[in-house]
Amino acid sequence: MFIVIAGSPRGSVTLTEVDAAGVAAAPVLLDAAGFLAAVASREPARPRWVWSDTTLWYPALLEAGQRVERSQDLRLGHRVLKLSEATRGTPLRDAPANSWDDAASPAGDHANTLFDDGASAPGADPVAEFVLQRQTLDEVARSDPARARRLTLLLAAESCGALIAEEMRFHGMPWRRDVHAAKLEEALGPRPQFGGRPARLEALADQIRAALDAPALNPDSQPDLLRALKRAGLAVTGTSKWDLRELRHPVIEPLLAYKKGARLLSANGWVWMDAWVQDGRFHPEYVVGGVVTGRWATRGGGALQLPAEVRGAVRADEGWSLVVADAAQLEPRIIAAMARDEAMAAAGRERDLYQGLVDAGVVDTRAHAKVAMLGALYGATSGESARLMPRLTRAFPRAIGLVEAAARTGERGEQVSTWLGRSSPVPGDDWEGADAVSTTDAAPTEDRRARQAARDWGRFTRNFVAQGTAAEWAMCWMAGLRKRLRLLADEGGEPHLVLFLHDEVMVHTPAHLADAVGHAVTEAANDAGRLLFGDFPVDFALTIATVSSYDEAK
DNA sequence: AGCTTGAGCGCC
DNA sequence: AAAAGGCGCTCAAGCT
Repeated sequence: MFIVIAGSPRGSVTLTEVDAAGVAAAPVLLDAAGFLAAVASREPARPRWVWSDTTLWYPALLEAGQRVERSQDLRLGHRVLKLSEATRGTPLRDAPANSWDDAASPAGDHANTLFDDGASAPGADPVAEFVLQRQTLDEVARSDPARARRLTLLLAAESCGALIAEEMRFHGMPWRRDVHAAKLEEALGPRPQFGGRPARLEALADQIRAALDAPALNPDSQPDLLRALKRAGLAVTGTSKWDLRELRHPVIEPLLAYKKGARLLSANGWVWMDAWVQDGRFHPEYVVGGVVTGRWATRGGGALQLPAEVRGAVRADEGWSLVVADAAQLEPRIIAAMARDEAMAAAGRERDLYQGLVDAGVVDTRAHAKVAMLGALYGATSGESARLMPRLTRAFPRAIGLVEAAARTGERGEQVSTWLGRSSPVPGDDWEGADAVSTTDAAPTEDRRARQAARDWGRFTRNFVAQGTAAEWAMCWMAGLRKRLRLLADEGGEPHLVLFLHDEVMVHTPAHLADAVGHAVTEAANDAGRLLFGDFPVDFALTIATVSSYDEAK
């Protein structure tokens, strides 16, 4: 059963029950309090709550202490269906551009203004959009039922991801300000009272100025720094630590130390801590499906880029533990399953797929296995990685064939799709790849540029199918885990997800439940594999650590 | 004054 | 050791 929610979460709300056939009952009009009461009373029947945008509706429920188990996010669904190859010729695809298209655009910034007054925005009626999405899926099912099932799964998984993202933001990740502050003081010196450069950084800046004989140098200014380095006789073209590391000069050591400290200060310094950590919790803003491939992004806080340096500040509460689980070599396992490549799946039967490649005699060392596999996934064109490719192709023709085919498709300027049906964008109007290459009268330089553009786009589509399908697996994994964690709750508390990092999850749990959580994480991974790939015998191996501090994992 | 761009570096 | 796919975020510089 579906209940479509329209209106505004803190104003007036209409609930419209829609049955599986898409027939809507009479809408019920409620005020904000009535809305909360209605959700509370209907939730035990496990309806699927349908709303325009989870980020708009769910926070109000969470603040009222109300979780929901299942939902349908129309904004996320619209974006998938609008761009999917599978929906060509369907009514949703052919509909004139409307506010759902705007809201579904990658920026997503306009979502709030668009939906604040919900149904009153032209063409934004969620009941109509929900029915249209159902019709679209039905139409896909008529020609390809399996394709429609996968798209339906994708919409459900992403909707659940959106619930999880809001729940993680609401609860936050346990974060010890004192540990973080101690780390900052150790690395940078005491917090400057009125902003400005901390003492240890300033001392390093002085060393740099002395070594370069440039008393007024601001090491934060890339052009100034580059000029000063050249004046000191160093042959450099940039100021990255990559370039600098090769050089021998008294300035290099303090300069590298300065860059490291400046990075820590600006990305995760005191200002960051004040902005993002409250009451011992870091509240990240995830953007579900924020990346074209379907991976998540963040908006502020940088939860997906927490540097190793500060992970020690993530500490379980007293009497609680952190269970950190990481899917090992996820993308190779994904392409093995997509291509139904028995040989690669067998190599992944080892806990370490790279070691499995060595044991199978494909390559001689684990390092070679890793670099070869990354080359296959990213489209290496040179170096060790490219040299090892033929061995992989011989050993795993199906899996490698799948990513090669995705690359060729992209080079022609065509779309590729993930396992569940998210399609890659079509190249922009200024893309000159395939067409320009095929014209014989193109100037040589244009021709070269066109070929380069085609190859670049091919590397993107090659990676898209693996990265995007891995993201789908990960959302199914998390959705299953979320459900299992609920069942583990007891009087000691309830374990809950606190971090998601592409192929890694963290659960904050009462310590006595840590083993059960580890079991749940494993079972959820197995479930996700079966949900996507049925009985194809591919293992999704996990590395699981129960720790009190994030920096103890791995 | 406010916006975009590029360099740089952190993550998977 | 480097390279290849996807990002976010910050700063300074360059632009309007």
